[in-house]
Amino acid sequence: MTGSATTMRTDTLTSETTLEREPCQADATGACAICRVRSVSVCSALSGDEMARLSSLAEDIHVPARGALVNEGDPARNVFNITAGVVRTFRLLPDGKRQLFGFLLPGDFLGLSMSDKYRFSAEAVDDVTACRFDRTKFSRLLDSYPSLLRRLHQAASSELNLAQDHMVLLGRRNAEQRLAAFVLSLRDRLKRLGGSPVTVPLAMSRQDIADYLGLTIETVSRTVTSLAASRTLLVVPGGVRIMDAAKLEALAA
Amino acid sequence: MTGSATTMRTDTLTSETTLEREPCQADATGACAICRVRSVSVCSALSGDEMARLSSLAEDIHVPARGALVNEGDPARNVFNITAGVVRTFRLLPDGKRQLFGFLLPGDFLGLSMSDKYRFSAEAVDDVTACRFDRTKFSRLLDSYPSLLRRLHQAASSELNLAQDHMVLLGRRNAEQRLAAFVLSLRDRLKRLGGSPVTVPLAMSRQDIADYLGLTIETVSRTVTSLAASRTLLVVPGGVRIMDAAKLEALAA
DNA sequence: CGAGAGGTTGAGGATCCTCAACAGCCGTGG
DNA sequence: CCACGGCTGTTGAGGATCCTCAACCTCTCG
Repeated sequence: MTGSATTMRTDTLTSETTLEREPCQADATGACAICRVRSVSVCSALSGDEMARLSSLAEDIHVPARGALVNEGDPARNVFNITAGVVRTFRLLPDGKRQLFGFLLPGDFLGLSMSDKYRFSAEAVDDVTACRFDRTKFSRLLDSYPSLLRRLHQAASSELNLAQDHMVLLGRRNAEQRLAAFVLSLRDRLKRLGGSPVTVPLAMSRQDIADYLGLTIETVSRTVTSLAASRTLLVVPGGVRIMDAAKLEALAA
Repeated sequence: MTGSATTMRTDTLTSETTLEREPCQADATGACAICRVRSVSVCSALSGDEMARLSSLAEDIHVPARGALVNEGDPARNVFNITAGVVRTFRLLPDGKRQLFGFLLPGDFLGLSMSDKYRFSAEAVDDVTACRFDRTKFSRLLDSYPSLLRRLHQAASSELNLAQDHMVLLGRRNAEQRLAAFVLSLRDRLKRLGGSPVTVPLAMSRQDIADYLGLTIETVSRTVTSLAASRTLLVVPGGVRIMDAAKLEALAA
C-alpha cells in the first residue's frame, strides 16, 4: 500500500495524489521532534520516547491543491495530521449539492469521526503537507499511550463544539451573520497559528465558502460586496481585511 | 452539593430538579449491573470490578418533564448517562432564537463535548431518569480504565458523525426532506431500543422539532400536514405512523 | 364554562435561490 | 504580442421557499 488507498475519485488532476517525501523515521527521535505544528497537535501529548514511536508510524505526505486526502465511502485506512495548507472536509449529496463540514488548518487532526469507512471526503484547498498514519497501527498506539487517547478525545470534544456552533449558524442565522462568523472564526484560528488579526487570507473559493455556510455562491458574493460597501470588510487579493471588527462581532454574536 | 449544581434557571416548575433516588452503590456489584441501558451505553466497556467502581460514583437522578439537566454557561460539574426518557440539548441565541442539537435517548451519554463550562443546555422533554457522575471523579476513572475512555471516544466519534449528518440537513435540505430525515432517524434509534418500526412516538413539541430542524413551528406543521395528505405519514396522538417508508427514505436520502 | 397551551391554517412578505449576463484574470497559442 | 477561451467572481431580474403575523381550532384543566 503506497498511498493509492486514499487517492482520488472526484479529482484526477494528478496521477498520484500523495507525493511521498522523507518518512519521519529518518532520524532517531523522529521528524516529529522538529514538527512545526507539534505544539498545537494531538502529538503534544507524547513524551520523547513515545514520540519516537509515533514518528516511526508517520509518513510525511504532500497533496497538491485540489488533490484528495480521503474519499467518502472508501475504507478508512489512514488518519492524518495536517502540517501545512488548508483542507476541506465535505459530503456530496445525490442531487449534486455539497455541504462542507469545515476547513482543517495546520495542527488539525483528520480522522476523529470515523467508522470503518470514511463518512466524508477531504481535499486539499491549496498545497497541503500532512503526517499520515496507518489507522490500525495508530489505533494500537492509542492502547499503549492513554495520554494520546485523552488528547484525541479532547480534540474530538472540541470538534463537537465547533460542529454545534456550525449547526447554530446553519439553522438560525442569515447570510450576513454567517459570513461574519466565518471570517471571525477563521481569523481567530489563523491568529493562533501566528496570523494577522486584521487580514484574513481566504485560500478557499467562493464556492467552498458557500458550501460551508449553506448558501449559494451568488449570495456569498453579494453579502461580501454588501459588507464591503458598509466598510465592514475590505476585499483584498486572496482574502479580506477586517475594517470594523466590532460590527462583525455584533453580527456573529 | 446535593444536586443544585445542575438545576434550573430557565425552568422553575419544581423547587428541586433532581429527585435523589437510591444511589447505585446500594449493593456490592452496584446498580449498574442491573441497568436497563447498560448494553447500549458507554458503561458496557467495563468488567465486573470496574463497573462496581463506576457504580460507586453514579447517582441515580430523576428529572421531571421540562426540568433542566444542565444550563449553558454553568460550570460543568457533572456528566450523565440517560436511562429513561428524552432529553433535548440546545443553545439559546441573544435574539431569542433557539437551535436544538439533538435528542438524547436512553443509553445516550451527556457531556461528551465540554470545556469547563457547559456549552449548551439540556432539558428533559418528558420524565427522565439518568445516571449522574461528578465530572472530576469520572475523569479520574478514565485514567484508570482506558477501555472506558476508548468507549467514550467511540461515542464522541459517532456523535460527530451525527453532527455532520445534521449539518447536511440544516445546510442543504428543504423542509420536507428535513422532516423525513428526522422521523426516520428517530425511528431507527427507537428501533434499536426495542421500538416499533412504523409508529414513531414524538415526545417533543412541534417547537422542539422546528428548533431542531432549523424551521419555524408553522413550517413543521404545514409539512406534516402535507406528508399526511400524500399518505406518507399518518398523524396519531403523540406521534406519527409511517405509511410509506420508501417515499420517506427517498426524501431523506 | 372560560382560560391557556399547543397546534393548524391562511395571507403577505423577506430572504435566498435560480438563471442569465457580464467582468476580470490568466495561461495558451497563433 | 495580442486574441482567445476557460475559470472565477460579480451583478441583475424574477421566482420559490420559508418566515411573520394573525386568526382559529382542539384539548385539557380548573
